[in-house]
Amino acid sequence: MKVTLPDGSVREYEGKISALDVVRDISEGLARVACAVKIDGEVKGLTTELIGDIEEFVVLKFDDDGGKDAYRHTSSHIMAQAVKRLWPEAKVAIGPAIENGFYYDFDVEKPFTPEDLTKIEDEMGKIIKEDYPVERFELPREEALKLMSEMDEPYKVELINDLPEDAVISFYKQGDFTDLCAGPHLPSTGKVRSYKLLSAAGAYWRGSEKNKMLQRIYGTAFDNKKDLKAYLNMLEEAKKRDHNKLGRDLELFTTVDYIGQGLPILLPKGARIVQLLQRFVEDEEQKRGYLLTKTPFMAKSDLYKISGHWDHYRDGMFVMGDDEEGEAFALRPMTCPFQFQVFLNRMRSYRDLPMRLGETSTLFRNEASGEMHGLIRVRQFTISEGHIICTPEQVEQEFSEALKLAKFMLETLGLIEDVSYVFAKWDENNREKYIGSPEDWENTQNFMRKILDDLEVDYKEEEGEAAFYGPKLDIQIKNVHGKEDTLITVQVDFQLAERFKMEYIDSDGQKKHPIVIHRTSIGCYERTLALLIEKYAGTFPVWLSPVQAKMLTITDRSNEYAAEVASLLESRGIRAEIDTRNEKVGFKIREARNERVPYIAVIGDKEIEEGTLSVRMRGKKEDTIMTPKELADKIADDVLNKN
RNA sequence: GCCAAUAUAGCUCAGGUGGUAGAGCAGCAGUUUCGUAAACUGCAGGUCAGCGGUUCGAAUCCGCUUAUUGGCUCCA
Repeated sequence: MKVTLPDGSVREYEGKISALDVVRDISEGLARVACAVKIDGEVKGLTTELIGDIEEFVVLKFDDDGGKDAYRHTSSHIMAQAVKRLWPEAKVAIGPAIENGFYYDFDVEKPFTPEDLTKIEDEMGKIIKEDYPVERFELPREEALKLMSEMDEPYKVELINDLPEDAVISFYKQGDFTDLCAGPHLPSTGKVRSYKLLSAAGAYWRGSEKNKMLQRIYGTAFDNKKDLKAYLNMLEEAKKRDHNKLGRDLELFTTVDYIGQGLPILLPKGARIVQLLQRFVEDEEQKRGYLLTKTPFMAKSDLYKISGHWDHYRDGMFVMGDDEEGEAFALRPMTCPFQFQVFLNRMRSYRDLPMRLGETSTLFRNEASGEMHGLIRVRQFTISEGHIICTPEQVEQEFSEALKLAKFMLETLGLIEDVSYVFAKWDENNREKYIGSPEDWENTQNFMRKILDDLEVDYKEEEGEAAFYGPKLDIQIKNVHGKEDTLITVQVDFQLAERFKMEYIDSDGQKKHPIVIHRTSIGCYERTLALLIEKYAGTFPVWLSPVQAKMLTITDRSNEYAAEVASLLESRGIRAEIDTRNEKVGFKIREARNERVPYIAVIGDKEIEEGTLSVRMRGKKEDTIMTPKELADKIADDVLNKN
């Protein structure tokens, strides 16, 4: 039997050998750190018995693709084994490796407490020390079902029943624990070096809220203590950047329990940032041919019946009144049907198209109570909303321009490197969620995919993520904890124009339905602010800093001077503050830094010539003697240059 | 909505097993007029998230509600 290694060398073996034997043959040191192997493109466990010649034999260490997963997957089995030892009546569900660790779901009487996690960790330590070999075996379906029934593992029985007819049903056994599992795994439990259980939480069996809620334990594992420590440290650091903490500390926003969930109060500094963003967006859109609209925050149910929201989105709306008893109104969850009325205001010609409508639009969505999170998920938010109404011939160009605008915004905010693109499609097996025929959907999706491909957007496709009226391009961003959210979306809609009887007279004199592009250029201001806080850890780019320059006085003798500088700066549109408090200047500097003020000047009290004072800028070692105007000029120059 | 944890002064946190609330910082007043990460003294600040129950007596025990956090589900 011949085994070809990545360097091209070929080794020959006789008889029964495992992947691990080959790895050992390469080097004992390598065998110690190997987690799995890739045999002709397939990731396998080290205990895999080798059959026939192998053209590509790659050893996977912890940091290689596949190696980490095997390592953490085994860690999750060790955890499950520990749980079964401590709570023999616990039923095991599934326990995969995930991006930064692993989890395992259990059906237990009582949810796990933090103390339970410690106990489980200790038990895991014993299992690792006992160093059980992890043995793989396969069973035919009947025997597999019999084994799992005997072990009284109903979730595993369900999983086996759902496996395709021809599936290989494999199990992994380590000591007193056997689990239905596709693998691959480490060769023995003793291989796991450092691990940590992070949290316990409820999770629905198979991810459906209709199913029982199981108890999930999240953990992580690394091949050395140092990396584990670094990872845990990173989690701590992420907490410090969390917009929900930092945004409150910096007095950007707050919440009040008697106002309610998902209804943040933007404090003056936070509101200032949003105002800056909003002005920037509105001006930029105007430059690009958008017409500003201002439409009502609510409408009668009639409007939503036309748009389809009444049937497809009612649970998500704040409805006032009962439309069976009389009139019902609802706060708007989207701007589309309102902005369409602008187009419908009079008869339109193809010459009016494309019509680009923009609006800084406040929306209301009755999110489920457990969903709200800081500024990321709220019940009232303001979005840079817009709809482009155009002809089929214009769609590609307009879509491209909308995407360009979005990218321009992301670049300006410094977020462009942090986003990924998702082409959100419908789910043809869940048709009640959507309006329109399967043909409509196929056509629109194919059309949109072509646009995306033409624009060379690096997207991944996801099913069931579309809006109820059409597919979307979602621009996704990860928050500081690695959780992904949609920041920006651009959608192509062939359906609502027809529902709203939107028409234009084409050059051939025929009435036609336009196509609508739903788009946002910067997303929701609240969410964008949240991501900016985390991106910059509160130290915003100068043009977005709520306070751009702060003058700190040493004694009362310099107060007047500082006030003059501040007023000169304000008159130039620079956001300046003075701190004349009777405190040590070091203390005032510390506070100004904590507030993330980009320009700090310490105003001395040495008057060399009349009308001047000694000033030292942050980071400088020397004083400069300046008039208020000279100092204001200097700060203004710096601030404007930084923009 | 579901599973859990948490809620004490503006902030960070103390207050075993029930006996009526405390510190540091911030705030205010005074002193100090000071040169790059915390000057000094004093004062004030609380329906212990809210409501209800048990009790002679509840921050503490029990129930409900609200909010926050971590997940699940859902979504911009």
